[in-house]
Formats: sequence, C-alpha cells, structure tokens
Amino acid sequence: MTVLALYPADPAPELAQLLDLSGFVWKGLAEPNDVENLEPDEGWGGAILQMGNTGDEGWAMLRALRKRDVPVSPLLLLIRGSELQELDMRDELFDDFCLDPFHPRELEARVRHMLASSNQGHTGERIEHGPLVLDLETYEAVLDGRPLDLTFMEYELLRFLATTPGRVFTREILLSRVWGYEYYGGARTVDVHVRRLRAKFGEEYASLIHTVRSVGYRFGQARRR
Amino acid sequence: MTVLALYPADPAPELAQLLDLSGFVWKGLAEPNDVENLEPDEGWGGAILQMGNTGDEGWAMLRALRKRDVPVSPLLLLIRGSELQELDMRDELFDDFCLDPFHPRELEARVRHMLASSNQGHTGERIEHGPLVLDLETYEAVLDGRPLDLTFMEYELLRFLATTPGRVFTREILLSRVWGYEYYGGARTVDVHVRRLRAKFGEEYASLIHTVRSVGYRFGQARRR
DNA sequence: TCCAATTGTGAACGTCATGTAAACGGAATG
DNA sequence: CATTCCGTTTACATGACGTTCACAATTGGA
Repeated sequence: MTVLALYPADPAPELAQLLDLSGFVWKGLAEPNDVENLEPDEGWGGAILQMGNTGDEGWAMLRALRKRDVPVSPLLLLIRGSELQELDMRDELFDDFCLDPFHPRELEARVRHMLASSNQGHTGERIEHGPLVLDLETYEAVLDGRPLDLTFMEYELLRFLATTPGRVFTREILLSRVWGYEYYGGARTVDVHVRRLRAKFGEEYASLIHTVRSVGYRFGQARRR
Repeated sequence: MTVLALYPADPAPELAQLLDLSGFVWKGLAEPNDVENLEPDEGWGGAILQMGNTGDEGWAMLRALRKRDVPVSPLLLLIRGSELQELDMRDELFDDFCLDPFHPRELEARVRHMLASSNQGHTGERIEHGPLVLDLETYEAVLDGRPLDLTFMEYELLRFLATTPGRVFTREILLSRVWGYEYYGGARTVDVHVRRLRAKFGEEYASLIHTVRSVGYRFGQARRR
C-alpha cells in the first residue's frame, strides 16, 4: 500500500477531504525530525507539502524527505502565487507544484499524474491487457508485476496474440504473420511456443492463451457477441 | 542550443511574448507530420502545446513527439480547466500541464522547472544516469567517479544509447544514427564497440549495456511496472 | 465406451546470434 | 619513414534458441 506524506501534519480540511474522496491514503508529518523516524520499508508513494505560513521549516522538510537513504518521491508543493519566485534554483527539491488556493480538479489531476509518472516515465507504446503488460520499446514483458524472461519468438508470438485479444488465430495465420510469409515450417512449432509461454506464465495465468480445438489459439477471453 | 517546439505553429501572442522575454528560443510546429521531418540532431529541449481548440490533432502531435526514435522531451500542455479530465490515463504523453488561461509567473516557473528537471536526464551539457556521467562539452565520461578513457566512436555510441535509457536499439538503427545514414559497414562493428565499452566499464558495470537477443542493445535497466 | 483426431509434453538436435580475440589498414603524429 | 592509435573486418568458439520428433494425454464424435 502506498501512503502519501502530508505536511503540515494537520492539513487544510479541503486538502484532506479531496485526498480522501479520491481514495488516497495519507499520513501527516509534523516536523523534519519525523522524516528520520519513518519506516524505511513503508511504501511512501510521495508527499504533498503546503508551504504557506511554514517559513523555513517547509524547505527543511523538503530537504529531509529528499536526503533520506530511500528518498520520498515524488514531491508536490502547494504554494501561493506570491511565493513563486522561491521555487527558482530549487528544482531538485520538488517534482511539481500547484498554486494555493487550488482548484480541486487541478490538484487531483496533478497528484494522479505525478504518481503515475513516478512509476518510471514511459514514453513509448505498450500493450496492456489484464495482468499482462508488453513494453514495445524495451522488449519487456510483465505479468502481474512479475517480469517474464521471454525469448524473441515467444515475445513476438505473444505480442501478435495480445494485439487482438479474444480473436482466434489458426496456426497457419500465426506462422505467416509472426514467423513470416515465406516461412515453411511445421505447424507444431506454434504449439511448442504456446506451451513455453504458458509455462512461463505460471499455473495461474496459463489459461491466458486458450486453445480452440481444431481451430487455433486465442489470447484472453472470447469475445461476446 | 536548445530550442522549444511550440504547437500550434502560431502560438498565442501572450505565450510567444512570455517565452521571448524569458529568453527561450522556440519554433512552431504546424502539424504532426512536421515532427518526422525534424532534424534529429537539433537540440530539442522540449515542447509546449496549447491544446485548446485543436481537437484530436493536439493529441496526435503529442504522440508524434513522443514516439520519435529520439523523443522530444519534456512536454508541457496548456489546457483549459474544462478539459482536465482528458488528461486522465494519458500520463505518459506529457510531463507537466498548466491551466489556460495562464498566469505568466506560473507558466514561466513551470517551463523553468520542467527544463531544469529534464537536465538531470539529458538535454543540457551532461547526461547523467546512475553511475555514469557524460560531459557533452568536454567529451569526458565518468563511471562511478572513475574517468573512462573512451575513443570517439565509443563515446558517440554510448551517448546515443544513454540518451534514451531502457530503450532497445537495433544494430541498423545504431549504425544509421551513430555512424551516419549513409554508412554501409557490417553490423558486427556495433558488437565490437559494445564489447570494448563493456570492457572499459569493468566487470561490475559491464551490464550497463544489455543485449536483447535477436533485437539489439539497450542502455540501463529495463523499466518495470 | 471406444476410436480417431487433436493437442500437450519432454527431449534431442542443429542453426544462428553473440562474445571474443586478433589481424588489418588508414590516418595522424613525430 | 616509422610508429601509434583507432575503426573496421575477419575468424572462431560457445551457448541460446527455434525446430522437430516421438510419445502421452485429452477431446469430441460415433
């Protein structure tokens, strides 16, 4: 579970309410010393600091969060328009900011985007379907959070299947589309690759690729008509 | 020289004026196709997109900027409060946003902060990634505090790879981008240079450049999640 | 229930991609 | 002209991976 750290410890009611309504879990931090005592293993998903009226303690808090062995990140600042110039030259201390008083929709969008981006900024295309994520840039396959170590052909076959979930492909189609039009190998090759994919999926997810007897294979659930 | 890309090609006067006054150099992009024709070597420091009244073309432009071999980054969106919900689930398409109409001070702060933060990735005069530091001005490479004595091609190859960590590049792409479009040498050249880089990295860091079998090479760890 | 068709499974085999070392050759330097 | 440096090419070893095959298991229809 990821928890947001909030400063001051007793945040403005409209901030607390907004986070609660949006489903975020948070915990207040009273002073910089509290940062040292944070459980390192606790899943700190980031922090939001309302800088108004906090004087230098706000900046001290920022630095404390950043200099931990396991830094708390990302950090979002709520800051008044009149304090904007204080951000200058302090870029490394925060990831995003929002003018205070804030529009609830904007702040919520910022928190969501900040958290989403901190899971390693992805730039490229990906195929995502249920528990499976294929990163087309890095050739990475992740199933239910667990990285799959796929070979080239396994990856290509899975990518083709997962591009059109629910659709059944014959072995001949798969051979021509995944292996290449000129390919002239035996159709059982497909079976073996499907088998190895299922093995790497593990028992729980082996059924992600489904056999349609006398026809071929499909990824994911059958399409309802 | 880093140049900001602006969309639409004829930005709002107050936006253009703000950037000019703040000393930013910018150039307008009329349509997504323009992105393809951008000089790959030109130092694109990022882009600002004013999404109002652009319909889907704005999003198409975003995607075009992001899916380049060398993506234009970072990206900032100017967006109306009523369009905020469109940001949802598109986190990978932008780095920051600012409500439109904007406060000049806020927008300037956002642009500065965005560019400063992205420098930690690349863009500026140095590329820093994990234990590796490349100084683009002095052509110095430092790994874990230890200076690397790289040849010209080794440096160029490493720079290209490290500019987009995590992404896999085929040998053909590397030959065309690092060696030049017209180059027509054997692909094994890449292998040898990678091998020498790994040797100079030392055993501990040899895996900084990772082989993706049947595809190519990538710098740094694969992105997870 | 039986049979034939179809698919799953494990192992063996051969090919190909990559790692590695060394040689080659041009360019720069003295 | 000799020497050094460096990018490229070549040659070879090795191991990973794709393919094939034999056989077991399963399915669905008669």
